[in-house]
Amino acid sequence: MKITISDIAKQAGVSKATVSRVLNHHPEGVGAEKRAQIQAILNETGFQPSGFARGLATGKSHSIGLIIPNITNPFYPLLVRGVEDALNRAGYSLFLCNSDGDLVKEKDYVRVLMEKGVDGVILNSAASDCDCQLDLLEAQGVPYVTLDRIIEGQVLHYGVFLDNREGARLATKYLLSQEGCRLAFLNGPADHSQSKLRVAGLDDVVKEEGLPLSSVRFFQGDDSIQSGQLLIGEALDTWKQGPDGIDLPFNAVFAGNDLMAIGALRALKLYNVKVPEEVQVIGFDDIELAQLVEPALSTVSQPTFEMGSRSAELLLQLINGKKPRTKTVTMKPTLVLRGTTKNLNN
Amino acid sequence: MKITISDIAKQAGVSKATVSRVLNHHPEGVGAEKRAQIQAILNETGFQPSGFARGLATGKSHSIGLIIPNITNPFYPLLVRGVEDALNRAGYSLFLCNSDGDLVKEKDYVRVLMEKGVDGVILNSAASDCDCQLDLLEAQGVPYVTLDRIIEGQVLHYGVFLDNREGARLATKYLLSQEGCRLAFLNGPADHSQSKLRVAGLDDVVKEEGLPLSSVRFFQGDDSIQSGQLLIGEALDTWKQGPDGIDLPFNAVFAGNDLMAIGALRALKLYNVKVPEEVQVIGFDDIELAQLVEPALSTVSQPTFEMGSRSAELLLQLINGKKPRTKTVTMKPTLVLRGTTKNLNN
DNA sequence: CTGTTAGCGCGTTCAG
DNA sequence: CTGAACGCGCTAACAG
Repeated sequence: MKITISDIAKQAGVSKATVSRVLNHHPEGVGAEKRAQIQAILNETGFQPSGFARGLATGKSHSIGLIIPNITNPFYPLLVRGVEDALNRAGYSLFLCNSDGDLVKEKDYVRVLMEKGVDGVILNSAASDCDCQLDLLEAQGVPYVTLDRIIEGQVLHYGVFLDNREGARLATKYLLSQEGCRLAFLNGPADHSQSKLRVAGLDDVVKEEGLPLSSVRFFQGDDSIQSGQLLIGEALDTWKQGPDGIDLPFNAVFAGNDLMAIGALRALKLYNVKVPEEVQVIGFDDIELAQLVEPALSTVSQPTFEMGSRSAELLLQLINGKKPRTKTVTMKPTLVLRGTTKNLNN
Repeated sequence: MKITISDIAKQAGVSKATVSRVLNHHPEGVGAEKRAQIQAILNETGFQPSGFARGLATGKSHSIGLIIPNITNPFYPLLVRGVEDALNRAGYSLFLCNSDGDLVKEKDYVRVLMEKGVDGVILNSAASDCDCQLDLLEAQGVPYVTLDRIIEGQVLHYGVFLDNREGARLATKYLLSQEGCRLAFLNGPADHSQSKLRVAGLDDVVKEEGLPLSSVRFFQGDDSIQSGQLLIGEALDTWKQGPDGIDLPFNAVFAGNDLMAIGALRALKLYNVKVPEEVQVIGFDDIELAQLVEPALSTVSQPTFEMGSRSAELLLQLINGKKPRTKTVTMKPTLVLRGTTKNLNN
């Protein structure tokens, strides 16, 4: 049988209340001697309070939920680690949920998490056009933070984001400012807020440079290696079948994530197109893999780990009733030039 | 204020017990009409029972804890996903803990998890020579399963493992059976059970083939790309500084994991050694990355996802009081030949 | 078939 | 400074 607080109380010859007070480090209410004595017994017995009982009494669980699409996507491990580290530092535990970008699953997870009594949730939501998952949270007053993806709705939620527009700007500026650049823009799913922001960034640059919109060709991928390879492969294929001596359909690729960029790289290699001499490629995210492919992938780097830890810290603030000055924190991406770009100005 | 079971009871004009019965789908004890009516109210109100109260009353949380070294290591995401999928299917939630291979952290996590009232834990422990983490679990009778690493101790625990010995056998047999093979064996941390089993597998093959032990050179890495690159790089360096015309110190590398193998590949490339012509390389694990490097890495593949889900299923059985026939399930590795081996017999 | 009752283990008033 | 008593929300015996 598990040892309870009354066992301790009996053993120390005091009441449960007194034990509870030293257990929770309440500064007042217990004499120094008694406190020390009880503490000793606590240590000896290795007493562990019941989270259930404590939760029932206090309404807090010291656990939070994190919902992401899929830990198997190489972007997420670092993010998750950032979250876990920050939480652990603060004495919180983490429920991990993989939603597969499925709104129904996402909602189910939210419901389950609330039943478990989580003190808050961090949501990297699948869609950006529905906030029904959030209604549940909102209804019960459970604090939450959105991560990386903006969920459109009436209210602006607390969240931490990457400045995707700026990221796209950095990459496309680099590419389009080069003489005679014909860009292939390989974007992610259209309903993701990130994708939308990236085309905005691209538009910025196109206008700045006074370019015709025909100078960029759009492709719609799904953030997977396969889609990148397929799309670029197809484009290359129709080109190859055309009359000889004709130019490549593009000489630069900007992909919405590194996975698609790597897919593009593969297609390029299959068609014996030289990178970066004939076609330059820039990805997005800067996952670990980007440094490991050959040639190493130039990419828009985001501080993934920090985004995770910042979101956890933001949530912790909300949980502790502090109103953070700003509802959202926006992190800045940087352009990392490696082997898939010509790196002229270095 | 949160809505409780008595609110429902009042609203339906019945007692809490009755509501509880339909809530938990107890087949008996409630008439069909009343059941339907109560169910309706439950749905309308979107009532969510309190996990705390339920846990306190039943002693179960429907949550389990998973302790791994580091989700950031590319081996783990798939494993974790396997666990999560199996758990989710069974209505369980997952606490994720990163121990960094630190025994103290590991123990702390076990303690915290027990406080949270987890119904069981899956432990991918750092060390194989201490089972003090398990004492805590054992003392409270919390079911647990060890994963991938054998923890030495008096008792044999429930667990799922890969047959590392067989894996090493497959790889080294392939390499050493080739005429004039001089093998570099780049093993992981010596205190990991896997490492020990792999040298056993190697020994098997050396004996079988009647080879002198001098035909294999041992290196001690730490499972990181860096260590693989460093170790093989150093070996190559001393060779290069020697008299001209001398043979390479080895013509085959077997690494304890893919990361080190990839490190080795990098070193080899730096020294302009041709793979697989001059040196063949085989890794271990078959992480996604293995297919993406150039040339694609030949490796000993393990069913990582299945190992995760099997361990979760095993734990679930224990939780449900079923005594599985076998305490351990051992999964079989396969040799996947890709671009870093000569693949002669195909 | 249904309601009543008694805990589950802890935090927290409120008296003393 | 300390203890007694109540309540958190739910389940599980036990009556009826």
